[in-house]
Amino acid sequence: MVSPTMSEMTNVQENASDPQLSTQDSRSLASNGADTSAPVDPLALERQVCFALVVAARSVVSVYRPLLEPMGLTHPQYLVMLALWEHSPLSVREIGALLQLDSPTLSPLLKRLASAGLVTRTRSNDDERRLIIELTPEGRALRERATLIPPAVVARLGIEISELESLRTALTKVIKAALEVDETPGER
Amino acid sequence: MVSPTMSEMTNVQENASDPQLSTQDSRSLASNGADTSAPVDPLALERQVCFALVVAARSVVSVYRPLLEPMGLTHPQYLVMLALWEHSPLSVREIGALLQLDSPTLSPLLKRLASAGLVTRTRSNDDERRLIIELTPEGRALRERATLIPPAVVARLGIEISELESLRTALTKVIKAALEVDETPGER
DNA sequence: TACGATTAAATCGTACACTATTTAATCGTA
DNA sequence: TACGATTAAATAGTGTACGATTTAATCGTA
Repeated sequence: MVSPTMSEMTNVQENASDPQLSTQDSRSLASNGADTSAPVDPLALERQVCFALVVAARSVVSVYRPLLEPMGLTHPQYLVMLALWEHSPLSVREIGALLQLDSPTLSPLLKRLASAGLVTRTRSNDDERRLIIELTPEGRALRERATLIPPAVVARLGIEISELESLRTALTKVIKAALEVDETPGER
Repeated sequence: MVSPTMSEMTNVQENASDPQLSTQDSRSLASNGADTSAPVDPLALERQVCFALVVAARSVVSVYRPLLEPMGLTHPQYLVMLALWEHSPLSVREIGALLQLDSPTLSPLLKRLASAGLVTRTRSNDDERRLIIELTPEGRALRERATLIPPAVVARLGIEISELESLRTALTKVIKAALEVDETPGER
């Protein structure tokens, strides 16, 4: 019994005694003509977009957790390993570009991976500013066990691959749009 | 220049034009023909599902951030306020059920909202274990400013409402599936 | 009705994530 | 070629998340 799933919420929101409970003043920004059938609360509506995104991310990560834990990895660490399994040695900056993470997040994370013996951290000779992250043999070997994870997650979720694919496509579009937003400091 | 967008990655990973958004490298998960060598990297493929979810959540939250900051709210705090604006007084447990968060996360967050003067924290008379969170007049008043947020976010993202709707539907399905997974301790 | 089990919050410890700042190396150009 | 600007990591501080444990109140039932 992990989540009571709102069952006990019913009594709370049933008797919506609260007078100014939504829906009245919210109509004001809807340019409504005669149609009153849309007393849509923009705040309740909106919650679905960002809220669903955040909760979905947390929920799916929690599906990974028990699978990653025996490998000694957190989910962010797993993502870093995925990047490294694909592109052998990478600088911190490059990992950050791939994963959309920055140095304050990656620095301690990479130190943990290093002390777990999965990667090495070496300054570049070319450019002493750059820290080169490279897989150790152990780190490389871990890849084999990791290949079992994706099918296990898909199986547990019980959602069609095709559906996941189209979800990913939609998410990619959102990511692109969101990144463009904060790359545009000029507006507003 | 927020994200250097991989320009220096090109030497590392060939001509993958835009790795962080790559939709095409997950080319065939279809079992194609007689070739059993299946060149599809399940790890690269997989990264798209969870990875896209996590990055999308972070990216969209970062669109909210500059809008919420003048209101003095973080995004999780905004979600709690949304719950409260809808259902006047709630216990910590009820907020947690609505937002899929637990006490270790909510306790300090609610103390911050209280010290910001937006909510009150009172033990229930019915059941001294329950902590009742209630909006203050200031907390209630903040709702008006909050109504401007959703349209601003949608406008900035520049994505059709209908598209966001169907995304939300897909996400809800994923959330449901993921929650059912960790409600099922029996299997495996 | 007493007492073990359950429940609601809080607390502790660890690990991200983000803003702002700092440090050190490299670059551009006068 | 010297020197200010830029860049790559790291650090400091705040705020979630989550597992595990603790504390206090309530419940169930013998």
